[in-house]
Amino acid sequence: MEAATPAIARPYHHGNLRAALVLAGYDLAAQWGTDAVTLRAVTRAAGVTPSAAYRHFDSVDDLRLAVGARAGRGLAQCIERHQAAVDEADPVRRAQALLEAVGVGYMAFALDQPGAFEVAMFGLVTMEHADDPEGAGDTGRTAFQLLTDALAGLVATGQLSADRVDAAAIQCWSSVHGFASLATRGPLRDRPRPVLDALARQLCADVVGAVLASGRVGGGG
Amino acid sequence: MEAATPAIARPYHHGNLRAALVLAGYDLAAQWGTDAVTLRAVTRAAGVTPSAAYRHFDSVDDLRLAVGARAGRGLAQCIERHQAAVDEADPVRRAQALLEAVGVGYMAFALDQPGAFEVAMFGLVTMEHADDPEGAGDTGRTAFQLLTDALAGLVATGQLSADRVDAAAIQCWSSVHGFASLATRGPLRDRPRPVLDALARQLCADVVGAVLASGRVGGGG
DNA sequence: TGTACATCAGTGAACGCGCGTTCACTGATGTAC
DNA sequence: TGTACATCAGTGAACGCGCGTTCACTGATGTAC
Repeated sequence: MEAATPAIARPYHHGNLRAALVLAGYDLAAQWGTDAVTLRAVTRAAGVTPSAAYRHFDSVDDLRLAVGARAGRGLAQCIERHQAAVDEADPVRRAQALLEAVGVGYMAFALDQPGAFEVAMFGLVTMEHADDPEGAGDTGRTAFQLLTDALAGLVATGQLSADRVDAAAIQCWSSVHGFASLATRGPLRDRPRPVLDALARQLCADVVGAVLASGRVGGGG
Repeated sequence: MEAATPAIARPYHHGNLRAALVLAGYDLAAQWGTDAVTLRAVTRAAGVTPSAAYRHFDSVDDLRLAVGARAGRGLAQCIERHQAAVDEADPVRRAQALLEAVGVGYMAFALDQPGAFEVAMFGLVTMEHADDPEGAGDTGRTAFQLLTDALAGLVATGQLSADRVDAAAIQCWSSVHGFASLATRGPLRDRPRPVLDALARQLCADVVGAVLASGRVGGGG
């Protein structure tokens, strides 16, 4: 990989080394997992000396955080793609489909790129990071924001009580994230991909159903 | 810690070094997290030379797996404790309470000992490991088996269709595991413990409710 | 348009660290006679 | 009951590795005049 384009003499000044390092870290995570994202590996992949990284990052933790944020963008984009594929005219069913797409997209990203998914989670050290614009997709919304947007859609269509939104967000995120963990790093990892896809879709449908059932306007948890 | 009992002259032969190393690994994980479980750290904690570990383990991965299994036991025991506290005579409500106790116990272990929880998950590399007797608690059942037992209880009391058991197991495990991840390593980690406890209990109640709702005998997903 | 120079963004060598693993070894144990 | 000896379970030194970080350095860039 790094020897793929050595013919072009790289200029002394890289141009945008910071972005190149973050991207290299993202690729390393996607291919080899979180542990592969070391300062030396990243600079190596970018064809640069280890110490060069210190012009752009305070420390390796700083770099890892940036890679995590970048991976968050990949996650958000994957959700956006799934949401964009929703064609449902009826507002009520459309709101449901958009929520389901959040879950399906989330899981698809985790299954397709387990390493990138893992490093994206690494970047989410606090709730503030869940809103970090660095992790926003093409619509400018982060993965977490896309989830709360979808829940807001349920509220707007009268399918969810506003005071249930927080609990519903946690319920959705927990289920989907938990399944993604079990399926990528956990005991379900050896299941064939089609089986995992089917389980994921079933789970998303179940969760949406549970949110609707427990969250009816006026209903209780 | 390791200097706490140096007065007693340790005999040349340890007696049960294997168990001591696994326990040391467990303690290290509980206190410092998974990454702290290195061969050298474990032997150091056991007051023994690094190479001594090779009398009992093929490699550090082998050791880590054993520590993971041991942590699984801690998890199962925590669930058992929560189940033992259930006093509910009515068979139907008892079955529900036992299932809820699985979730609450699982999350309690994760919140109380995040490092041990993490390493327990590390040990669950495939579904076979979920049934490994090494990870069984005092009742002889592993955490996963306690979950399926609880679901079987719902089936026995006519609250769950038998063909929904697998989906329900995944739904329960995903939700609970996901929340545990978000609350220990993820974006919810900075929430105060009482808040997390409340969210955990709410989530467990929601999940049990969802299982009952979607899994009524004759009902669909 | 040309030149001096400050600033920027890299290089390359070196550091100390903890790691997993190996090897020849030695002290302790237990068994056969 | 005592002794020779094989086996077991440790020691201790050494290895090479990749890591993060530092430092003095130098090549490239761009700005002031």
